This record gives sequence, C-alpha cells and structure tokens, in this order.
Amino acid sequence: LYFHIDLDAFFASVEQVDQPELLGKPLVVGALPGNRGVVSTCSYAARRFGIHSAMPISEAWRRCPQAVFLPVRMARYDEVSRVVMRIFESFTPDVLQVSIDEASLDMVGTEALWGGAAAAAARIKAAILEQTGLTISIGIAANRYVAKLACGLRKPDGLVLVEPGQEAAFMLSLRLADLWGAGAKTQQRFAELGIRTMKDLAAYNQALMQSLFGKAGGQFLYLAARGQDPGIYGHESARKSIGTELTFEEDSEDRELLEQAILDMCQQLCLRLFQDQKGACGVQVKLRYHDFVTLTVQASQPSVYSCLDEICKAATGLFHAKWNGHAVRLIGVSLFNFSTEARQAELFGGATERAGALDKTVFALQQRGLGKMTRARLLKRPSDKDKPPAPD
DNA sequence: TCTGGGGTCCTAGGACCC
DNA sequence: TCTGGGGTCCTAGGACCC
Repeated sequence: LYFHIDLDAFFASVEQVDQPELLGKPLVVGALPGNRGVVSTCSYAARRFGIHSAMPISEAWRRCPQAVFLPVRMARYDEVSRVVMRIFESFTPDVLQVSIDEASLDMVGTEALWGGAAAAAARIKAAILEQTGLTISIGIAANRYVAKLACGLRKPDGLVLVEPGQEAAFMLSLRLADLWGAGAKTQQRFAELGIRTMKDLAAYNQALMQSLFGKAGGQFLYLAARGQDPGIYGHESARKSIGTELTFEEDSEDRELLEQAILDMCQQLCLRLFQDQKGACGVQVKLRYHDFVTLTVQASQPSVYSCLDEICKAATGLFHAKWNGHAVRLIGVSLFNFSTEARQAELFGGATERAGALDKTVFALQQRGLGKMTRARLLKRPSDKDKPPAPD
C-alpha cells in the first residue's frame, strides 16, 4: 500500500509552532497587506473567513483585517521539511518527496514492523506530532494517485483508506472538481462538453478522450477517471531548470531599473549554479506587462555559459529583443539545459579568467554574508571588472 | 491596490535534413 | 500546371501544481 502524506497548512502551522500565541488565530502567510502578492498558506481559522491559498493579499485583508499577516520564511520551512522527511524515512526506506510538504510512501512489507495500515498511520502521526508539533493528513491506497486524492479528502489531521479493488468506485464518489491534474481550463472544457460528474467522465473511451484533450492529456484523464495511476510521480528526475522572478510594486518602464533587476537575478542564479556545481547552456527571460500579457524568450548555446558576465549579457540581450518599451509588471530569468559534464573549472575560472575571478569574489562575499556588489559596479563594464569589489 | 514565485510537462509550428 | 513526406530539434506558449 501507498501512504500519501500532507502536512496541514504547513507554513502557517510552522509559524504557530514557533509562536504558540498564534495558535487558533486567523493567520495568513504570504505577501504583506499593502504589497502586491498573494496568500501562500493560511491557518484553518483564517479559512473560516473564506481566505485560501493564491488569493490576492488585498482580498484576504478585506475579508479579515484582524488576521495576523506574516511573510514567507522559506529557509525555516525547508528546515522543518527536512526533519519531517527524515521521520518518514524511519518508517520505510521508500519515501518519494513530492513537494516541501508532501510525500508518497511505499509501505509494502512494513506490516511486520508497524502493523496494519491504520496502526502504521497512527504511529506516523504520533511521531510527527511529538517531534515537530505538526499535524498531517494521510491517504492510503493501492496506488499513489488514489492515495493522493484520498489524502485531500479529510483535513486537517485526516486519515482515509481506500480498500484495494475499490479504486474505481472511490473515484466515482469524488466531485469532478477534485480531480487532481484537471485545473481551471480543463474544468471549463468539461462544462462545455456537458461532463458534470466523474461518471460522465468515465464514460469516455480512451480514443475519444485523446481526441478531445490531446495525446498525453487524454491518456491522463482516461486512467485517472478509473482510479488507475496515470503516473504523476513516475520518474524521480533531477532538477531541469532554476529561475527567479520579481513582480514590481509598481509597473516600470525605467530601462535602467529593469536592467538592474535582470543583473540582480542573474547574480542570484549564478550563485545557486555555483553552489550546485552545475553549468547551464540555456537562458530564458520572462516579461509580464501591466495587462498581464506574459511572454518569454530563450536562447541556448552548445556550451555552458562561462561566467556571470556572459549570462547577464545574454539575458539583457534577450530582454531587449522582446521588450516593447511599455510598463513592465514582472521580470524573470531562468537557466536550463544543465551541462552533464559541468566542470567548475571551466565554469568559473577557465577561458575568461578575469570574469571568473570576479565571480568567485562576489560569491565568496555573498556566502559570507558580507554585503553585495553595488549596482554601479555590476553595471559598469569593462573598465571596472578587473578590480575586485571592495568588501564594504 | 485583483492576479507570487518556484517549478514540471506537453503541444504546435518552424527550421532543417535526407 | 508546382509546391512530397518523415524525422528531429528548437522555441514560445500554456496548463497545472504546491
């Protein structure tokens, strides 16, 4: 059997563990009121006001001004997440981490150790609560997909077991809106096609489904509707891209400011690349205008970008190739096509020695938390780049 | 004061090659 | 009295999830 485990209102719950006086209160973790942004997670008390994840923070504020609003402390949640995953691993060696707050456990063969499914689930819940103060919800089923859906059914602190052989019947008991993998657009298509229930959906054969929703999409829906695992967590694959993006508090058409944002983001990404000892052959820039129209441009080359400067140049060039001069709401940069033979020597010191040396200085400073490069220094080239940045 | 930031995967269309 | 056809690679956009 598979156990799908989900931490309840994770970010909000961590804040409540760290600040017990917040327990039971409406708590919203995400953007701060007055800023652009959305709710990341909120406590169950906040949900009673109609607040939910991805809601604009202004709307959350309107619904419950007396709520406590806290910023996202991702480093802290990562830390707690690692503790939780380690506890899961004490119950079975086969833990598939799905996200920061979810995991899928293969519990086959652990009966002798932990007893039946219900007993094992109780032990896991107790261990997590005791060691972290957090509650979890667990779904148990013969495949990972059904286990995941079962997990979402009763929260918080839930436990739902789907008896093997009952997968198809279980699916029929769900609402169409609960079908994981069919989001807003697909739900709209369902409505247009007159599909209103899981039963309606399960009536479609595979060929018809694929003609309507594409090869992969149709296959997914066909299997999911029957409670067969469409393979959502199939291959444990390495990360394929890293990226960062920024929504400005006010839309901007200031060229220097936009370029500066790109340079800052390239620097962040380079640091991560450096820490991971990877090289990237591809750069992508993303732009969002005031009207939310979003576009992307990318470029890739046969070999790895060899230094911060090269990545910045590529990103800035892509930006100018796309930007129409209108006010920009968001800029993003990401790197992809990681080189398999990423050699750090080539990456940060080889061909372009000076730039490489500069990069190293920047990274060394950042890693020691000793301040940042100034804007001017990042912007100025090439006369400035021979000198290492002053450490103040 | 509408609409974050981190990702993954799929698809359609054009370029290019044989 | 034309303009095949298949395969692969790349790019941009989009759907979806946490």
